[in-house]
Amino acid sequence: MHIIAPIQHGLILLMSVTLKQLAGTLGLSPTTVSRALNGFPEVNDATRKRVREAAERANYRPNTRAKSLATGRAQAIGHVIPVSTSHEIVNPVFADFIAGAGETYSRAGYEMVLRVVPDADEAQAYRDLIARGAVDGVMVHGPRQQDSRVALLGELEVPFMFHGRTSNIDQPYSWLDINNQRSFRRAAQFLIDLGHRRIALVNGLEEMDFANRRRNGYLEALEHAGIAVDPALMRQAEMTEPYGYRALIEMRKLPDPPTAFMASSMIVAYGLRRGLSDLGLKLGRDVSIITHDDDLSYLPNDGDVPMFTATKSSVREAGRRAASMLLRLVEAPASAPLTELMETSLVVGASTGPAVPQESG
Amino acid sequence: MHIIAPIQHGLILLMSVTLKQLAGTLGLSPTTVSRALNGFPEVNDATRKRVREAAERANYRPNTRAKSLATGRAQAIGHVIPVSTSHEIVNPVFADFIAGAGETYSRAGYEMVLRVVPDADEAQAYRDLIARGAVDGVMVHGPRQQDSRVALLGELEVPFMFHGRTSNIDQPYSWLDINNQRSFRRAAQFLIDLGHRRIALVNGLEEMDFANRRRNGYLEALEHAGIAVDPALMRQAEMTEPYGYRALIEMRKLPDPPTAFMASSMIVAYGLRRGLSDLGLKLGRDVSIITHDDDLSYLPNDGDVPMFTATKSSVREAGRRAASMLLRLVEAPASAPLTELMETSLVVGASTGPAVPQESG
DNA sequence: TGAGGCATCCAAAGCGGTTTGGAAATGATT
DNA sequence: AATCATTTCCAAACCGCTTTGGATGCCTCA
Repeated sequence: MHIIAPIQHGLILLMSVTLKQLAGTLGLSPTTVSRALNGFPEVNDATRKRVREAAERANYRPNTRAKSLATGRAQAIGHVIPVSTSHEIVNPVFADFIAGAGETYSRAGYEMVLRVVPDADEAQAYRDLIARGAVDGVMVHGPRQQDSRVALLGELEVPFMFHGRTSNIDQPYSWLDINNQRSFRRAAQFLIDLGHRRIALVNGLEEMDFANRRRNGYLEALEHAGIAVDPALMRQAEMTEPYGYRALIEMRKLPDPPTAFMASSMIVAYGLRRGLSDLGLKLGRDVSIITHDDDLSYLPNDGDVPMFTATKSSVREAGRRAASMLLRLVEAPASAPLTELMETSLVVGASTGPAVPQESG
Repeated sequence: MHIIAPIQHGLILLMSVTLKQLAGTLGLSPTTVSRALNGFPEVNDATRKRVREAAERANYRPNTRAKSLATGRAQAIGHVIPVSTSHEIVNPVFADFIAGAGETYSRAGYEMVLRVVPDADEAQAYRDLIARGAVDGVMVHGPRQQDSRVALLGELEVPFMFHGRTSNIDQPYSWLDINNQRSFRRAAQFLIDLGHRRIALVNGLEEMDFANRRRNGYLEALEHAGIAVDPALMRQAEMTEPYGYRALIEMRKLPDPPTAFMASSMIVAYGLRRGLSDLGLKLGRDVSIITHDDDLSYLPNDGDVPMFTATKSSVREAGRRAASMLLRLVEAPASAPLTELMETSLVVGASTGPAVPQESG
């Protein structure tokens, strides 16, 4: 149901039915139609029914822009995705997180607006999004250990939510995170309990807050067990498969090689596994691996006995929850900082086993 | 620069500077300020300068909703991401494609609005997005062999763009695709030239148009070489690592096993490689693999000699191009269907070599 | 000197909704 | 029968911007 409406400078635009038109055909005022559709009490039931049916028939939808101009609420949430020009990685967990968040937004009648910007322009993107009134709140991705975005967004006085946390900030803010530290402490402890003493950590970039916390958990477990920390067993980089592969090959060449590896992502674990296999070592018998598993749908790690022992937490579910927290914040800004720390579950798979004595190199 | 403005029903909202306020402090009319900022000629250079500086100082940004209400253009593009409830896969190429498209939108001053909906509600999502005037155009993801969305969007009279194509449609529409058929024909031909006669195809779901075209290319090459098609060597499924692994293990058990495999994605190729390695076979010597490589940043396949021989095409670049085609369509709807067929490049890596005679099972 | 042309600016009318502040009709109450 | 409360509806203002259609003042030129 479209009509052709000439607009001001002579352009011809295709427009959907408007409230006014709908009111016109019904012989009612726009006021009444608006109230009928929005469930206000001061309208006759019969009238309301008539209006609803007409709206249905005409496939009427209120114009979002007009509506939010009038109400002052954008009914939209902003996500700013910085793409760094230095390391061109598009974080694969974004997709699942966004899918989860998007489900929540859709159900709640919110739009999701995405801005993909060079990371140098990120702050500007937030400012712009907010100054233009394009969104009611923003979600923050990929927090660093030290992240200036808490201060920035606090200043902009907009509801915001971090997926993950940042360190060295006293100012309270809202976040949803997994318990990275506890998760990796526990995983390391699990390996220690199996008799491993040489445990490698193949981590993500340590400027990322999650990586830092995982390392802390790892270090805690070692310390608790009285195992000396060996920097040669700790790596951090962009989490790719070849990175995992190289880490394994190179570390296994050490005089006193690790018997167990902890990986920060499934992709890295794939690389480790390939390295093992190239060295003729058997996963879970000769060498153990525990990986973090974000439960990405295209990297399944399930079955009766999952391939990898893993600290598992669905990033998609995190997206759902973070989104609904943010919506709560938007609808009641007073409700101050909201935080949630999700625990991961340690899923025991086929990739771990007791430490075997190594012939010394 | 914020002011506290009381709004109608007593809520207190934080608002940015408005045109009217800016005009007020400058002692000018909103008209003049608007024109000064939008570069209209009928304003004194000195005045324009004064206005620009004041706007800068006040961090003024025109309210998007008001602006687009007035102009009738949303300055936004919609992406609908269907998440099927049956197979819960969030396609990993979405992320890179969207990153690419997003870059283009940002530069052009367009917003990207994402709707994540259960696939049953997809049509409704398009209708809704358009009826509400929330977007000026839409991008269509993951086309099937038979896709009703061409008809739907044509009916809705909105500029739209397919990432990929659909088959069995006579109606013209705009799309950007890679030459899947030629790509896989060429890859298969490459393997045939190396002496392979038993070539497996480990494909994506065949309801997806890309998978269908790849199969056609594969079949063409076989036929051209007079090689009989063996259904036992053709698989289609959601593209995960375990799927690749199982395909390899099971097919290698066949009486007359394939000496080469073609994979529809890097992830599947990872699975194939693992299978090989478990069977003690050497990649590129005992068995060859060619995979399609979307050039995802976290699945790198480069270096002097890439790990995999691959048909390579950056899906991120596809996103950039598709987006700019869509914007062209939005800005000049008359410019009818725009199409682009990107060729992939066949990158020769370490995963292919001459066929070796197999001991018959 | 007066008409015409320019350069600058502005008031007001939209865009498509929501919300305020009545008004008219109906029913209940005294 | 007059008063008052309810119910049901509507006119008009407003959200923040753009655009139309002047208005004003100054300069130029016949």
